[in-house]
This record gives sequence, C-alpha cells and structure tokens, in this order.
Amino acid sequence: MAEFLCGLDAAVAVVGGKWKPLILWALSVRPRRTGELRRELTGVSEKVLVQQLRELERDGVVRREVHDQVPPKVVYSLTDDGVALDRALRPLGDWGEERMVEINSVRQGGAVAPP
Amino acid sequence: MAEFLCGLDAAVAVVGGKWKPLILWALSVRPRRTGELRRELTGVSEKVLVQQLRELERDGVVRREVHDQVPPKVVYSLTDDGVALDRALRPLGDWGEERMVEINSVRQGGAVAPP
DNA sequence: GTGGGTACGTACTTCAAAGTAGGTACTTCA
DNA sequence: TGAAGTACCTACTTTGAAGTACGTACCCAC
Repeated sequence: MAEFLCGLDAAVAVVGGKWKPLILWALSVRPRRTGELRRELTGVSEKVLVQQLRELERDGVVRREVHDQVPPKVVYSLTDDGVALDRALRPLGDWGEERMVEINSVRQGGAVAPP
Repeated sequence: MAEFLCGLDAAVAVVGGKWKPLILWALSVRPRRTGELRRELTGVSEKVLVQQLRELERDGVVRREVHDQVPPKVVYSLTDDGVALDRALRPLGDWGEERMVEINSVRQGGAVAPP
C-alpha cells in the first residue's frame, strides 16, 4: 500500500522514524547492545527503540545478533546496505548541521533574532 | 520543543513530510505553479500540498513568489539552500533507487519472492 | 447565468506512530 | 531476601499528521 514513487521516497521511508537517524548514527560509530542504545538516545522508550530496530532490520540496514547466554546479550550493527546508507546520509547530515540553529529557531520561536 | 540532536536529525525533519521529497524533486527540475504541483503529485490534497509548501518555505528551502494578478498566480522555486539540499539528497535518492523493489516487497508482502 | 479555473482557508474526521505502564524469566550482587 | 540488570512483549492512551469536505473571491468562456 505504500508504493514508492522514487528512490528518495523509499529512502526517506527507511530513515523516517523519530529515532532512526540517531540509531543509524550511533551504529555507524560502532556496534551496540540494546541497553547501550537506550542510554545513548535519551528520551527513547524501550518499546519504540526495539520497534524501530526491528524495522531497520526488516529493511536490511541493521543486523541483529543474539548471543545465547544468560543474561541475554543482543548486539546491533550496520549491514553493508546500512553502511552504504550511512555514507549516503553524510551530505544530508552536513547540510543539516550547517542550518540546525536556523531551522530550530524558525520552528519554535518564529522570528530569527529576538531582541 | 523539537531540539535536534544532530544535523541529520534536523535535515530529516525538513524533508520528512509525506510529499516533501516529491515536491523538492519536482521543484529541482524547474519552478512550478501550485496547480502544476497538484497535478504532478497525484493523490495529494490541496490542503496538504499548501501546508507542506509553507513549511518548506518557513524552513528556507522553497521560495514563494506571488504575482499580483487575476486569476492569482503563485510560483514556487528552490532557494540556494533548497538547491544545496537537493544536491545533498542525491546520494540518498540513488541509494533508495537501487533498493526500492526490496524495500517495497519487504514492507507489504513479507517474503522476498512469492511462488 | 452556469461551470470551470486560479490559490487558497477552515472545520472536522481518521489513523498510524509514539508514549505510558505494566509483565516475563533468568541472573548476579548486596 | 530482595533489588537491579538483561532484552524483550503486550495492552492501552495520546498525539499529530494527513485526508475529506466544504467555503472564499475573482475572472473567463460558453
């Protein structure tokens, strides 16, 4: 029912979750356990974190490795497609970084420079 | 209340609307009137189209020019920031294009190859 | 004078994503 | 003994984006 109209559409759908950009950024630094991610992404609930990780896994950009031990240990990392996605996101991240302040102010304050 | 944590976060927020990638793509080809966009993006409602155009304008990537005539004529085009955004989106679009089919099938069918 | 085109605005509804709050089964540490 | 950590799952509620359906004011062609 989604039916993407162009590649950009599909890519935005993959990274479009509220926490997905941050998850991908964290995993691009190094693989992480669930708890590490939860502590890194302050404010995320466990439900949504696991949900978005599963979606990223389904979309083929994140790998989930279960180490069968007690207590459980699950490690998430980027697949080859995930690494390629991360590289494709770099220019976009740079674009955003340069404009973060303006975008932020324009989205809440309204005016650019309050007196 | 948004408060972006990284540039990627901010950029995804800008292009994150349902029709925004398509709007940006259309405007990157050439400037358009409202009606042209509405006809190009099959399925979009006038309300949402105008809404997303206003948000893109607020975020500084789209320029809105009103020609004061009757019947009204409004032309939308990309600003310099918008052109830069479009360029930054190219690698992401390419990434999505190469994986559109898989992403689509994995998101509705479930299995990769139905018999 | 009626229908179509221009570019909106506004009120209401729908629906999916995200948030909240609980539970599971097992272990280690104090 | 009981509190804390591991990585989840499930049910329910909230939120906000998008969709639907109308109205505006003006013009032109038929």
